[in-house]
Amino acid sequence: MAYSTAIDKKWQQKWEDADLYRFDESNLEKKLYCLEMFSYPSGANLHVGHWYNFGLADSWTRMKRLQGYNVFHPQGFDAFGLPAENYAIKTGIHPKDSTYANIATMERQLKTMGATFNFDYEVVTCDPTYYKWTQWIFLQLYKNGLAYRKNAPVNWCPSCQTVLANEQVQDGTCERCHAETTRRDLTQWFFKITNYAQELLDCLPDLDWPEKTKKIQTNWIGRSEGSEIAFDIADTDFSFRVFTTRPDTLMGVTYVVLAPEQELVNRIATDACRAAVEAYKDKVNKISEIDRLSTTKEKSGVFTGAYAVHPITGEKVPIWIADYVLAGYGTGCVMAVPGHDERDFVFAEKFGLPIPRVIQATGTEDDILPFTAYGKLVNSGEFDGLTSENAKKAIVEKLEKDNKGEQKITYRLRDWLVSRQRYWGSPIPIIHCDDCGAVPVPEDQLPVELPYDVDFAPDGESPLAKCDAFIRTTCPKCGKAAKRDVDTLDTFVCSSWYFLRYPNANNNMEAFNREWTNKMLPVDKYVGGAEHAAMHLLYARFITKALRDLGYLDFDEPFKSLVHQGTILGIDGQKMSKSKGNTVAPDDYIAKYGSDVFRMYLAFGFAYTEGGPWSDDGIKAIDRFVGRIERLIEKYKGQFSKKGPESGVYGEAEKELDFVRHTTITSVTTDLEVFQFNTSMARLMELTNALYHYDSGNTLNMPLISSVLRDLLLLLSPFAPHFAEEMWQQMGEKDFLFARNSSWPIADKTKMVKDEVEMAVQLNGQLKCRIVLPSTADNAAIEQTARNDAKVQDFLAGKQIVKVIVVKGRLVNFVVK
RNA sequence: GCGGACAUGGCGGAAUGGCAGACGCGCCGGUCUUAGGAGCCGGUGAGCAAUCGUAAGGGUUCAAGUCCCUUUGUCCGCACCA
Repeated sequence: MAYSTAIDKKWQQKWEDADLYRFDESNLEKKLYCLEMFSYPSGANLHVGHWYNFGLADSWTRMKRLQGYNVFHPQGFDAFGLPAENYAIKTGIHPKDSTYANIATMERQLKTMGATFNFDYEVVTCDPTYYKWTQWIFLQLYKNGLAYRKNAPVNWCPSCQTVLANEQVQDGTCERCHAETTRRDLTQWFFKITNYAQELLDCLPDLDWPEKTKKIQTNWIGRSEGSEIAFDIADTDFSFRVFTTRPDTLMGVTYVVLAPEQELVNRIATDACRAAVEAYKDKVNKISEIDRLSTTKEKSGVFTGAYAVHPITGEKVPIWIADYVLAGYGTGCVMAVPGHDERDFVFAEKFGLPIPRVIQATGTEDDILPFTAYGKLVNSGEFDGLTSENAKKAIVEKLEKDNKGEQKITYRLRDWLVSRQRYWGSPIPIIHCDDCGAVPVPEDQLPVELPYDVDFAPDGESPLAKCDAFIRTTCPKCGKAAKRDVDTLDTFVCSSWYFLRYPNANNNMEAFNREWTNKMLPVDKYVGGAEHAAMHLLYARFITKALRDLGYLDFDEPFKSLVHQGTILGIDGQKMSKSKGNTVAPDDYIAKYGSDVFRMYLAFGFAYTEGGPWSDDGIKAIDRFVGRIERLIEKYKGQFSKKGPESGVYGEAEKELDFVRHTTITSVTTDLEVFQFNTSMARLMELTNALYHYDSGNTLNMPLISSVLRDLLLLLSPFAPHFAEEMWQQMGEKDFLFARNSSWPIADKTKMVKDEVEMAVQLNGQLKCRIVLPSTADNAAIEQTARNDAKVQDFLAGKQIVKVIVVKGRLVNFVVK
């Protein structure tokens, strides 16, 4: 029977009946935890991206399985989140109903892929049996000071009607709906990810992750070394600190600037300036992030009327406020050195502030202001003549003595804002009591269940706030009437620990069992999109480290090894989207060609980490390839031999075919190991071509043909599991190809030695001709053979040989004059 | 503006510093056939040739797609970060 979806179904059923891919919990010696980023249960059907991610990661695990690994390969759903809620608002279908319906469909679809998923460990984040533990984790963080509530200016998406984490704002727009975000002062829940800024950086070098992703995290964390310097405010008891990376320019400070949102501003503004300060703050508050970005170059600000005291000279310098100083970075206050900082320079010029020079160029560089490079100090009193490097030390040392400054490291990373004003998420397990304040829900009362009947039309307030039955409760501490927290958790909280839950999916006593989890994790191979570099992947690392410090885990990093798949584009090279009408529906192709052909095309047609545009011609090519193998098997049906390949006639053709077989084993194994699916497939095509080539006279011995075909099927099986099983059976095998005692072929090095090799002969590195010689020849013999060659003698005639380079098995290079 | 990645036939894409273009598509030819849009076999970077060819220019090296510098272009990340 020719390969088709009927064959897919046949083997899926047989595998399921035999429970072939069950994870063996009793023996973790060769456990391998392979995980793909779980999917959001959106529309009905799996899209090409799912197949590309799940299907090919599955191919990798299938090789590992045949290599004897006990593979843990779970699946689940990141099921809370806005799309279901927005869909509900549009259609009236409750998020819970649509989500579970979608999950059912996707599960069915996932099964048609014929992957090795361990569905008996499935995790669904919107299920109370899951979010109970999300809430539990929240409480552990809260009880240990890693979750806190504060009023702060936060990012607000007016379209989604909720706050967003910094990571979810991209170019001043919402990462989900791309609406312009604004700022709002709100009391929100945060996780103290900044406590882990340094460790999150320190662990990066040892991770087997794409360098690009590590770089993104490094930049996002944004470590900056500098100093904090204290300034007193003249004629008051107030003082503030600035962060600077250039303490060497301290003597050039002519004013200081506070962020408009800085808390001191109201207290220090003089009566004369108060109105202007208020007006400016108002103005800044109103403009959106986008406008704030687009007005980048035009500096604005107002004088507060107050003065700060220079910590070394004691001079008074004016205190301004300006929106070029960010409240959330450093201390929200900067010392302005207009002579040596671009921004301060522009600002000082605009407002007529003095611009002295305190650093002189040492070399022949330009010496115009602002001069931002390092140099030698001038106009700096006792520090004159020092280099910038030395002055940094000297100035900070002096400040330290007076208790007015010290070295300081600042990070760009902010605490993670986790509360959301939306319905479809995990409730926050906190009760607000007038007397006792924020009180955690006792753990034995978890989960705080999300009520079903809620009016979730967004109006900027949490939908749960309108649900009396939910809010009203009693204080666990004092027993008086109290109110539940009405916000829900960012879905990234749910996804920041799901990899811990998988091995514990059926544990209803605890989120995860410490001992078991320490054995099952970290995840050995994690496969998913690069778009999560600064969000999910950072949050998951943080949660892992936090849980470790709270004593629940013994490892530092959740994902040892990470691979990002690329994106499959439409035929037009554009991102697939319904509105562009360029989507490729896997189902249509699978119905026509079968799931294995679909998967093999994805494997072969792209560099895995790059992706690229879909091509119908490409998939036809794979269909042809499958046919070629089918016809080979068909041709020899009934004649297959179980004998070793060495029995029977073993001539030149046999030897060469065997050579190709063993080199194919070698390269498919190494390429598949590192997710180079396209070259693995190319090698399999070569082996198939070789079978046709040497088989043309039909003189090959059957034991060899049979053995090579069996190896071909084994090597192909990760990409075409159903097809390989079917062919395996047609070859007369009784057990499954994927039987637990099957094994991945191992190359025989002795079969990979050729009697003769062809080598290139170069003249000054330029290819001139080729010579054939015994592969055992040593360098001297190789050189001699080359010299004796008639053609070589021709082009060497009349030239003086300066040097001869011999690279064994590759080339001889004559360096001549 | 800063930082990073990338640039190879008509196309998708291969090449531990060592014979560029594996493998596939497309195209051309052969074969089989009543027929071929099936199958099988062969050819296919450019050029009549010597030679020339990996975005452009320079450099290191016996040898560069690969390493270094400059430029251009594309993509990504960050962006008034003090």
